[in-house]
Amino acid sequence: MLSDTTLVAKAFSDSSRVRAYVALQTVGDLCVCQITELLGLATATVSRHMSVLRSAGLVESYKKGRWVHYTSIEDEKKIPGCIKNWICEQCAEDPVILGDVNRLPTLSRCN
Amino acid sequence: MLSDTTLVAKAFSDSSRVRAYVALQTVGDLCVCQITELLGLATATVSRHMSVLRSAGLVESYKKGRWVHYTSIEDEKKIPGCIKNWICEQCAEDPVILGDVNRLPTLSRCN
DNA sequence: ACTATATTTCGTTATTTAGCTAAATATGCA
DNA sequence: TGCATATTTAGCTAAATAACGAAATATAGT
Repeated sequence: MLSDTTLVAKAFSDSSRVRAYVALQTVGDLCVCQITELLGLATATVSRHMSVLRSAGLVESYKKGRWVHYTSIEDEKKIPGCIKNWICEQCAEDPVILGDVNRLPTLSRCN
Repeated sequence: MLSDTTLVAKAFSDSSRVRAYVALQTVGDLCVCQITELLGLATATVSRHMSVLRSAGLVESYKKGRWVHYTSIEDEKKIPGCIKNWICEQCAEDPVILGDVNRLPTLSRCN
């Protein structure tokens, strides 16, 4: 549907959401507090961004204790792999994304 | 770059622009007055929408007399074919898009 | 040059959205 | 149960954007 298309496009139309999405594509699983640490935004803002990505069917989430984790989706049904790849490749050399990828291993653990 | 990604996503985040884009993918070439007729919006609004699509590198334009024509881009450099296909397939069964496709042959000629 | 037509730009208004803080909710642990 | 922590929701402000009509620009034809 037309509305599904615009929903996905809206989700990718904000750079903070693209950063979170690429981070998830890179490591597969992050909790909200880690994404908050990565983006440097207020927790509430990050929570909102992640729910936009989830509503568009671009990521999934599950609860683990007090933490909410977001994960990349393997299934090709929602978004074809070539689109994921295009986004990740487009951004791969962007300084902000490079900084994110470098910082990913340093994010605090949440257990 | 991150900004290129969000620019493309923003372009597709509005349903009028997706409609215009799909129409161009279908017939290849339309002038602003035809797109205006198709979308049923003010000419100024359509002009604005088309310049957003062009700025994102999703369509091209050329002048022919008093008319400005927009065309789909064949080159894969800007947008991979799989993304064009995904958008067109996603929308293919949408009633609004179906109506557009049906109305395409009835648009007034501009010469 | 003048007129008619097509398009773009400008100025305004209404809506959407990103960001924040504060309050509410959910969960784990003492 | 009560407290601490993680997340979401609510309420607000500022910025971005879609829509329009009017004015400006561009081109073709008389």
